[in-house]
Amino acid sequence: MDDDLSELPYSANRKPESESVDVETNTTPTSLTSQTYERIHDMVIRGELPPGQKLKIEDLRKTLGTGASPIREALSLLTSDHLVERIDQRGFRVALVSGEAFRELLKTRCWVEERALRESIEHGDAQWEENIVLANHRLNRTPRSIDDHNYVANSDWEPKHKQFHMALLSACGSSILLKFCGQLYDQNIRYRNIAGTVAYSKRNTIDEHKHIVKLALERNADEAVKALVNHYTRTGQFLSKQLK
Amino acid sequence: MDDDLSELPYSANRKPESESVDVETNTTPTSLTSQTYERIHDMVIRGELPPGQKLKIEDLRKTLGTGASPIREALSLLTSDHLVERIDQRGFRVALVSGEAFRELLKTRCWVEERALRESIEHGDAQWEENIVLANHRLNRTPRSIDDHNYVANSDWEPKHKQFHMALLSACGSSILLKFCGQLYDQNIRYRNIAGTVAYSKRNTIDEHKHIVKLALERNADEAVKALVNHYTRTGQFLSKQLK
DNA sequence: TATGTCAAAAATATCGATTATTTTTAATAA
DNA sequence: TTATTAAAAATAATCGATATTTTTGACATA
Repeated sequence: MDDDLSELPYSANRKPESESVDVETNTTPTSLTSQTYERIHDMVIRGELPPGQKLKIEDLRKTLGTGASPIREALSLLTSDHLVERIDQRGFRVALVSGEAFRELLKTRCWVEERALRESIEHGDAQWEENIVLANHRLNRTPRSIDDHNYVANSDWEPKHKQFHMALLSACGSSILLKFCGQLYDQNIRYRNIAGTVAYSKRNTIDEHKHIVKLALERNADEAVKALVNHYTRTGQFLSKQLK
Repeated sequence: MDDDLSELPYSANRKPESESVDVETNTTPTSLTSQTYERIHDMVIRGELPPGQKLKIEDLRKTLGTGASPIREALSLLTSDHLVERIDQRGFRVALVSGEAFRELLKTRCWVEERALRESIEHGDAQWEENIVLANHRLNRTPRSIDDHNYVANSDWEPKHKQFHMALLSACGSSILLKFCGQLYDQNIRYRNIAGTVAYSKRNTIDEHKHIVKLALERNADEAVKALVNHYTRTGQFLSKQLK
């Protein structure tokens, strides 16, 4: 009657990883719910769906071409990511933004990532070091803008940037904390995308990243944390102004 | 066409607070999804649903007397709480437990609550102090066991204990962090309930709580953190042994 | 005995339709 | 005008049924 499936992989909820499509039947092995989650997640992060926007099931149904169930499940999941808000009996809407909420987010990120980075620096092994170097290299080889003169966001850049920052924290020894950091990161990206990236994109983040890498590999925790927090605070202050 | 509802309250997802029932129609204003979430949440926390247990929609449908949609939405939410795991196309099951996962949880809790407590101590006002004293008083007036000789858990105790610990952290200035702490707390309770509470319930937690309160109100952050972390580590070590 | 194949059974995921609730509209009275 | 209220419309929540996928177990093969 009640069996267990103890041989299953750790976390199967996210990312189709290789987007492997079944050649015969042309169907993806991931559930529609997961796909829908990814799509709405990206739309919110990118700012395509503005804060406060009502998310009507019927509209999403038409736009995404699915039934109500996958959409409702996806929206439920996004609620936990603080990207969507739910009001019982009144449906879903895109999470609101405010200067205050942003400053709270930034503060929290600094607190949590400080801990994660310190632990990573204390416990990271050779593999951890290599991952950081590699992630940084890949990030630097990806231009932030497609056009050299006018800023046109390169969609490849964002995931690599996240990868780099997560690599720094990845040896902290707590997958729960790591996942939390990822959520906070995503929320932060949304603010960046909403405010408009142009102005501060001129700042040389490459050097800042390089500096953080150097300090992390030297196992200089205090300075590495200082550099990381500065990195966040600097972009943060700019954003905070934009938000009044 | 697309309107906004900017006048809505901050967070409406959780708890009916006063369990207000519409007198006329005898229906609660909360959605079935929310109620279902609460119910399964409690069943998992209490250990009534054992780790690894397959959560078949059909079974839950019969047990809870609802359709599939509210159940699937509730399970989706519980996935984000790390109380339920989802494997695409293979359904849901109660999250697994392990000694290693528990130690990771405990560690993370100490890291995060340290920060939250320090911030609270730095910024807490008179109201914060009063809330702590009050929560502690209410906790102490609630016996942990209904029977004085044989341990029979008093279901009133658990929520008051949580309330007390959350009160300590409540002035940290980050609702995101506070919510995260709440999630970690719930996960911890599950471990406590699974392992069986009897043996270490003899320890005098009342004195430990009293000590923490004293230090917090004295604004002695270092010692308060030390006491809190000790409080967690002591019960933690016991649990960790139980889990192999 | 071990391994592979295949069909039947079970369970999950999804859809379309129904019901309940909220919001809007518009008519009426103060 | 401004409130109040009742009807209508819109939308959310939920259910029952269908399609898809996974699992099970019997049978054949090495």
